[in-house]
Amino acid sequence: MSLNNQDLNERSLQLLKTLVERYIQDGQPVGSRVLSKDSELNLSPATIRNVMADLEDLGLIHSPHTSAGRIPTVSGYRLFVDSLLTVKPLDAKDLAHISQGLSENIDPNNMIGAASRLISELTNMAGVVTLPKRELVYLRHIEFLPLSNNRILVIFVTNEQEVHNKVIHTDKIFTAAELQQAANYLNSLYSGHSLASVKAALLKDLKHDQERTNQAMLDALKIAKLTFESGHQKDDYVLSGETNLMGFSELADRDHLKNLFNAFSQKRDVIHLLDQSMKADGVQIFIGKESGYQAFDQCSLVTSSYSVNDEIVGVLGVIGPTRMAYEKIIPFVDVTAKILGAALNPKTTTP
Amino acid sequence: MSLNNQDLNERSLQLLKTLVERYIQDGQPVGSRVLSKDSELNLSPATIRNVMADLEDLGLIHSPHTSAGRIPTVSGYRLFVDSLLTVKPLDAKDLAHISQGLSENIDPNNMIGAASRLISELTNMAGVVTLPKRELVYLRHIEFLPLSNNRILVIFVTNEQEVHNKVIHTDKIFTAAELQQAANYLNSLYSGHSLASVKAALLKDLKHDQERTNQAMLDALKIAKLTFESGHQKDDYVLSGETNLMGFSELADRDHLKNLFNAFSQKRDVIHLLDQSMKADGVQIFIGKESGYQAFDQCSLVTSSYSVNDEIVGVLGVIGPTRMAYEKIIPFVDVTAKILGAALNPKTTTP
DNA sequence: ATTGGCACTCACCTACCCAGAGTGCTAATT
DNA sequence: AATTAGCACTCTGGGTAGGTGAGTGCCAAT
Repeated sequence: MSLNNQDLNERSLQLLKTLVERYIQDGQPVGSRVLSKDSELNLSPATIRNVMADLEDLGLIHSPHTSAGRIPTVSGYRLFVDSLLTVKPLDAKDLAHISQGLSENIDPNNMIGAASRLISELTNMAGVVTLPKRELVYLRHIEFLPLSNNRILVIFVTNEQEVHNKVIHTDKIFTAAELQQAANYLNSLYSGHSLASVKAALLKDLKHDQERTNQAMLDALKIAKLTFESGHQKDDYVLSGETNLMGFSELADRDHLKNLFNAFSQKRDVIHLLDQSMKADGVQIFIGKESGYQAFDQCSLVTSSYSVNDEIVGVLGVIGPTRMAYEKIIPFVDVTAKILGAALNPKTTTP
Repeated sequence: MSLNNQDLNERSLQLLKTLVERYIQDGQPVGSRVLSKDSELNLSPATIRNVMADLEDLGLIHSPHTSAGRIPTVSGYRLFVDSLLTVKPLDAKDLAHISQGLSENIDPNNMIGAASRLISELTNMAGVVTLPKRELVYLRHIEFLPLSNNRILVIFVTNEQEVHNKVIHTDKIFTAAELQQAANYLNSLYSGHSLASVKAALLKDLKHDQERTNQAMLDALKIAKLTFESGHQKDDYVLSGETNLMGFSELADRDHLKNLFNAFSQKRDVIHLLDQSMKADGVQIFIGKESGYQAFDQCSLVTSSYSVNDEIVGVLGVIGPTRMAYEKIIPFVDVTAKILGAALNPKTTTP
């Protein structure tokens, strides 16, 4: 499986490149004749056929049947994307659209949706954007309301104006006044801190102050611990333009579509995939089966993480057929991620 | 277009009924021979052919081509559903599933999602449930947080534990303390009242107390007015099992699916349709083109409004192909709506 | 090493036929 | 007068056959 330079000389790579480009362009298997004309190598079809046979042996291309041209395999795409691709700078008009679509808008929740829609509209494929990770986010305000049966409704605001809520269960029953007091205490203590540091501080405070703090404060800390301790971050994303995918003939058959849209509405697989791209920064690409999820067999996913204050907080990406114009999509995703990150940057700089 | 009894005697109706039933059962155009065997009328195919010709003249059935059987038209389905249908009582197992799925669950937002999923799973079609209308709902708690540039983040809780938030713009700049005071005032004034009555009271109070109230209270009322005055109720629904619809051959072609799923994600048309059924109580049915939306040409929609405290607060329904088992779906939707309404009933009765 | 030539394969399109299902009409039957 | 049997007719769908064009692999010539 290892590809060394002996197997792949300059010429073969050049031919693979034009083959992939050509196939992406018009979706037909590429034969030796077109390739001979398309490439600037001035080789006869016969020669090209020999090279193609080699490329096929290496698993980079294959033909759907004997008398058809060749189409790239996943490895072929991979090699193309990794080393052969000449990315085109982003279209100025698109750039304008993006920065316009992601600037005026103020509400960060709308912002994510706007980004997703923008991506799908400008690429004519599906756009996906994860909600910003909450750990990397500042606590602004917290509030408790009593419910029946030892349950408490927690409302907390992060990052200026993102509202979250959650129901927690406590051993003890608290009155509205007690909860009010607890909230005041916690607000004075933690408001303005990042959630991560709040969590850390909570653990420390609970441990250290076990004896010396008064009961009310201890209770407040315990409630806060319940609030932030687990599963509250349900990873989620906003998907747009899924229907664009129905237009691509390679995805059009019923079962494929059904699997794909099932995956979209169950969200789990998509989240896993996006989580993977969260780790790296820069653009990541999953081609066809590389994703490991059957539903995305015929799809490629081009993602980039986006950051606020130099911390990765989310991922955005394009989902489309494997045969997509990577040289345009890659810079597009890259730039959009950067603009989105900038747009989400809390305006703490304004005095 | 008017159908009187001269045109449609008992026998024709009986035949129409079995024809529709048969077509719903196996999706094939129904010919005179099968109909002759299927109906208990003991008529020869020839006779039946005559009757069918009449039914076709009346626009109740039509044949896709000369040598095929007949299939019901929209009017045919309509007549069938309105006067010929013999509804089957709901399957006991389904009933158990429904009441189980909609009882334990506590969080009302989850409840709507659960109902939607339940519907899609038990019918193998798409389920849709609107979120309960907010006007018919009680205000529990309100809270303001200042944002930059004269903007205020409003958080309010209705019905025990439903959290809503909204950003409003004010002329004047308020401090956090002022907002806290305003919230306290409003909570003491309106907590426990229905949103509708809060709105009414607000207008009245603003008018009457113009002079005699102090400035802080007036400000509080003004902020509240901004909060509740407009567009805050974005009608929304939870849709599940859309992918089930891809399985039906009558909806399977690409363009149809695309239109349909576009309509789902734009939501507008679906909301309009559901709004219509909101007005009546009991089960409502839109067959094929009756909906008036092209995307739903090949679909039927069976809906029922659901009520809390005898007030209609939302709608739930099944979206599927026109050829669906109405005799089962209708009672199913009916019962589910009732159970959902009961499950949403605020537990004010428990002391 | 490259190329022209050539036999071969395969998908795809068209034409065609045939069977089956179902119809409408007419004449016979009840 | 209503019902039915009979019959000619229509249309779909499946199956077969032939032809075309694109493309290949291989061999021998350059």
